[in-house]
Amino acid sequence: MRIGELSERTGASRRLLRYYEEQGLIAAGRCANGYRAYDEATVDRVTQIRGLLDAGLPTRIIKQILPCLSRPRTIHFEDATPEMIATLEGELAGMSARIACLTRNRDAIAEYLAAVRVDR
DNA sequence: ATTCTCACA
DNA sequence: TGTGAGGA
Repeated sequence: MRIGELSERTGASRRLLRYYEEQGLIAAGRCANGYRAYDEATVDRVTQIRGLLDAGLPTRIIKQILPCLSRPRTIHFEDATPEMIATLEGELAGMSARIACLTRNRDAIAEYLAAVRVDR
């Protein structure tokens, strides 16, 4: 499929799709006319990327861990360098911090809503 | 009609 | 990440 269809199916803009490719997050073939050509697997790939991005991970980290999160929940211990373990631990801590922050705000809003709804 | 690259108030 | 130019 070309970039337009991939964009519609993933929700990522054409601009972003080209950016992901530039960052090495997704691979695209080329048609004779120069148009990018993507395979079905790319749809899943982009969905995965968006999830990681929403979780707050930078593209450079995503590029490293994406291959470790490939389809069959198989862990690739092979390419687990000490440096990667370290960066991953840092990301894990960051994610936990963001989750804690979201939890606090979610609870605060829920509490507020509950109070407001009482007298209505 | 679609996509491509490059550049940027 | 959007927008627009200039091509194919």
